[in-house]
Amino acid sequence: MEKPTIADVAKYAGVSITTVSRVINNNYPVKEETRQKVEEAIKALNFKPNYLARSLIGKSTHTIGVIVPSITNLFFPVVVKGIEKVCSQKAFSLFLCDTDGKEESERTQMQNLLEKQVDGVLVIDPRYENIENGFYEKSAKKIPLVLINGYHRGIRCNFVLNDQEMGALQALEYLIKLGHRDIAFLRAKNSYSYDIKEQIYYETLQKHQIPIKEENILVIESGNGLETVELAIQAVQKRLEQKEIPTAIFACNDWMGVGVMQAAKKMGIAIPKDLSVIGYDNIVISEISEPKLTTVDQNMYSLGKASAKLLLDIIKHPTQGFQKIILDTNLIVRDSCTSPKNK
Amino acid sequence: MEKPTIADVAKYAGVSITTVSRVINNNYPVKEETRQKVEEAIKALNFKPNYLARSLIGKSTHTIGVIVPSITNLFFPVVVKGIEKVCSQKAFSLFLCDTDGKEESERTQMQNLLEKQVDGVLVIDPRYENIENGFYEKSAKKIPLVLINGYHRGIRCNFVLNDQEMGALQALEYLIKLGHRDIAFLRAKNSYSYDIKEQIYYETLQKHQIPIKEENILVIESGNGLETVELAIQAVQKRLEQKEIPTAIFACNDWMGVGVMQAAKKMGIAIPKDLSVIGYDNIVISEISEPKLTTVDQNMYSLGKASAKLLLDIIKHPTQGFQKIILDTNLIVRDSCTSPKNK
DNA sequence: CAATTTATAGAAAACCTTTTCTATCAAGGA
DNA sequence: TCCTTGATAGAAAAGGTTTTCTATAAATTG
Repeated sequence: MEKPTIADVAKYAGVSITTVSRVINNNYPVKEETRQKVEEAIKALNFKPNYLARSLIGKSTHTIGVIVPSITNLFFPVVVKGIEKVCSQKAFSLFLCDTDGKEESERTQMQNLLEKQVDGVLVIDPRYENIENGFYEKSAKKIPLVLINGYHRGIRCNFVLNDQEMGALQALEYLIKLGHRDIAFLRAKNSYSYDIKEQIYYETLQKHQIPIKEENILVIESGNGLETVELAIQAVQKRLEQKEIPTAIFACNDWMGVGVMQAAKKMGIAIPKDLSVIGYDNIVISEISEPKLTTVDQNMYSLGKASAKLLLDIIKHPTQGFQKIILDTNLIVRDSCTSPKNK
Repeated sequence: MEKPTIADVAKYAGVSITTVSRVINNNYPVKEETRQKVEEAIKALNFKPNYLARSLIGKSTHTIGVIVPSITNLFFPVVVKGIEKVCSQKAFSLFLCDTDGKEESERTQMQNLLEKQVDGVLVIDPRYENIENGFYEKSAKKIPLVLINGYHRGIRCNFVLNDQEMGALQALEYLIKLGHRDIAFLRAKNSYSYDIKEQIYYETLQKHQIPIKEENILVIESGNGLETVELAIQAVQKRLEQKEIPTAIFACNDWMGVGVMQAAKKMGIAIPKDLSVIGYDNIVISEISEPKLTTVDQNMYSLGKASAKLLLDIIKHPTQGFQKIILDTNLIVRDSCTSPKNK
């Protein structure tokens, strides 16, 4: 027989469709005897309720969408795993959407998810433009939505963030405590999180009365993965060819950190003896590199879990207002930093 | 107004529901004039057909499921990306299921996907047990199914595979051509793909009349990512403490390859001068390591794309028989191998 | 000109549930 | 005894489509 329906079960058990539904959903009193008959029938026919029919009438599909810039980035899979964990626990399924980091694709993927009638959407690293232009504020009115690691002041939406300010502060204060007073800053263009770090860079140096040198701000194009390493190598090499070189470099992510180390190695500059390097993100390559890269951990896995929990909570209790959750960061001290030789 | 339905469109356009449906699906002649009226109505009301209702009646949900052992593994996201690419092109959505490598979870996830009525399922690195015990053979009868990088002779199912035999052969022949005659083999337990490589190891050495030493077969527990590196370091260190050490090591994946290099470094053994290392998989860490790891590329991205294409093809033309597609591998020569000092 | 075909479009059934409304029977209260 | 209440269960509507079946008018055929 093809898939049995609730009607088959009803006939088999000698009761009405309604009664079977009530047994399944356990939302109405049914006499114990009847319940047993129905349950036997369900087992005998191996009946499984049709998800589509159920969702069509009820409001929920028990499905959420995750929009991610690129699943091959080392960073995002960990977040996704955290999300998956929470969702599978609560029997939610997960649509994965990869945007290749494209602003427009983010919007079309959102549209797709709405058409698939997901119960909620998570966006990892949303494009700044889409937050700023109100796209996500509008979307949040249509569907439970949580933005992960993207933020814009004044936008009414749910956010879960790593504390970029804290992380940058931890990295810089660490270098300064080691005695560094000539610290370069390496970032890529067009990133809100790097803007924050740059801001903290200025503030922290100022606070410690360390003069800021223009040539210590290194900006590269944004690429991903190995691209970034290459771009960083070039930029850092250029900088290290100058007469006075910094004693430390704060790289905005670990790829760049690896790039710094490779550039230094090429030029015969020893790390950490001649140059300290600190990265950001604590992705797996920071543990593989030689020497192992000191970095700031964002705890991606928790980020994913917290976001998913928030989303499912919103789905369950739709009335509450918007939340902004900020997770703290941890300095991971490894082998790429030391005190400068001549203070 | 709440979401407009096809009935709203019909009323607005002054036609019947049937006609609207026909315009949308373009599967029945409609007078040009009428068609235009309907199209205007659709635009005016911003009508989008309800996916659930559509799927309930039609046979297709335009959704597939992907079961993956762990999305945080460096290996799998690339495959998933390839799958995503093909699917989004054909307007298919993608359920992501992570099993944490658990045999049982693989089965329950499959069950979930069946209940969500996906049109097909892809399984990356299926557990050997589930292939062997017939679980997937049975599943293939219920739903279009493609197994990626897992195989068992005699099982009636669709497979897409990397040519493990070719890859292992490429690695070993390369080492032998460099002049190595004392080659160790490093693998983890319980993996079909490592079984194949071990088999090729024996055959190839035999072919070249190289004696096989028992102490050159190193077997570690299976872990993932950094765990594997640690386990490899321990095993390799133990081996390198012996009197006679091999001139080369073939590691079954890049994590192990990195482990070999780190073990050697700890013991003051220079790579590649004193010991050549070759890895497998060409994951990103092989390009980050110092020196860069020579390895075998499996072209994960193509693997994902080929699998998705096959699956969508099967979904469209359900009558065809089972296929086994084998993709070739490429030796990626980097800096971790050279000729042995004293042949 | 009658009969048949063709083009077009609507009514209603089907897909499989959930939920509201209605019905039955027994027990309890006046 | 009659009415109300409570427990249980069925009939039917609703959810939004697609598809089959039927209907009408116009066009073609003999």
